[in-house]
Amino acid sequence: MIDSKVQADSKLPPKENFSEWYHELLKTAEIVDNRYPVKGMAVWFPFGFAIRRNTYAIIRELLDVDHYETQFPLLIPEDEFMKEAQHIKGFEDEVYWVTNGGTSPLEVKLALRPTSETAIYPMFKLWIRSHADLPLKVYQIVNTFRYETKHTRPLIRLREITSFKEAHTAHETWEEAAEQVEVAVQRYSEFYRRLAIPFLISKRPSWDKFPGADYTKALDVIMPDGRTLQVGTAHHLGSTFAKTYGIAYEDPNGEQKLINQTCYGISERCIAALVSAHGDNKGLVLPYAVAPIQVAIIPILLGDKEKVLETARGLRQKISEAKIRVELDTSDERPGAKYYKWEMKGVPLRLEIGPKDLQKGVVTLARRDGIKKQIPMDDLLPSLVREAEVLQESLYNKAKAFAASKVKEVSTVEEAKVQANEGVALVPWCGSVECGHHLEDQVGANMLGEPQYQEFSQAKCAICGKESKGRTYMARQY
RNA sequence: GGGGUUGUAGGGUAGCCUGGUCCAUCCUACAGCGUUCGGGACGCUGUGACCUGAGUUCGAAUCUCAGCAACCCCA
Repeated sequence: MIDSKVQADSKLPPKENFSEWYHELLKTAEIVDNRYPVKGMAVWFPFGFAIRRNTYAIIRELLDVDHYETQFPLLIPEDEFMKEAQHIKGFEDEVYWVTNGGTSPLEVKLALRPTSETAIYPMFKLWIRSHADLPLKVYQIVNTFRYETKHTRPLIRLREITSFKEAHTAHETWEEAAEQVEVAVQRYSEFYRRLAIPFLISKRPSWDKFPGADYTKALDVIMPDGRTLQVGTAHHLGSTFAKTYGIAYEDPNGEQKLINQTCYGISERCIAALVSAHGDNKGLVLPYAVAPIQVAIIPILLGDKEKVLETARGLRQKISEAKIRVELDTSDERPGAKYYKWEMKGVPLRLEIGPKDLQKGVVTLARRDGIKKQIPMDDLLPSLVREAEVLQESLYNKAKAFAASKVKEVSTVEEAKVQANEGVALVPWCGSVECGHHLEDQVGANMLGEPQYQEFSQAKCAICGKESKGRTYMARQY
């Protein structure tokens, strides 16, 4: 009874009803506002933007070690865009075109980048002359446009992707590029670890790789409803684009050779994963590192109100000086209403300070995972740091337990069908394209591809029965 | 790619079937004032809406068509 009352009072639908919960949360927690009147384009609320900024700061930190951040133009001339046949084939139905300048038609149409290979590589041709220019590693964080014909979803399937982090690298050999793909996968893995989000790494089947790539490795996150969300990809481009755009370097022997390339990307889908992985029926739950407000202070204005307020202000000052993002909520609401509000916003740590605390020389601390305790006033800062770490652990463990519960090994098409309806099925697959297509058709789910960095025992392919150590993940995908 | 549902204040809704009683109901939110404050306070006063366009009609939130947008299911 008590639970049902809480539920009724809550502004969110239960998380079990994932789709509804997700849409409502994005709005109520002020992440993105989907009411902008163009299909598939949303507005970042300031609060959501702060989450995005803090999250992308982690990506920048991880890449800035050996990449340069850069920026290329949004518009790509038709002739450059149309050079690489495989690439065009993958994108031509989704490209927005600028055809007019004011009232006059353009002589050369301009594409709004759906991704930036064709903007960047003509410049790579100019930048790269010799082996001394290699490896070249750059990235940019930009908006990209795709005329999605399928159903759009905020942060997940957009016509304007507002925060596409795309990295592009150039190398002397195919092997070096392959190593770079591994580096990319590692950096992305670290990124999601910092967000306490578990993920799967797969090598995409040949029919689902990036248009123009030799192969694609991808990270997928399992959403609360068991469907998977692709949240990071890394592509080995070989020399396909180098050939098309004539990107060559002079090797130490004076010979002209084509470069080998990679590209890898992450978009605001990482925010969708973040929200979905940790959020609960009370709202957002944010990892400490990316929370726009890390600590909220709620004064309990009873008794000597001035003294309570004064102490609360002192706390804010002290915490703020320790470079912690803190907010003192002095708004004219009851404390309970403030608790709910900041819980909705996913604030990791909340401090309550009232007359009783003053008397005992303590502060009441409530962690977003539900733990509430009193801590001595003079141990405040170390306690905050400690509790933030414990919270991070607890978020990660909870998310990992959920993810583990959603992946199951199966051996037959029938079992795969059942499991793919619940989550991710790990299916024996001989690796042939033909069996792959049969699997997708018969299971009624998509193939994510071969799990990476894992060894499996011999098993019979679910289609042809051939013995191999091959496996593939299968799931319903967003 | 196919099918379905829906659009009424910032959010959620009633009214629509059967056109007039609707200068549009209720809840919430918001603003001002006062009383309050250890898990969603209360009183008073106020603010705010029929998606866009065309059509039918004496008359459209309501009926028709188109557009735009949102959501759900299947492939």
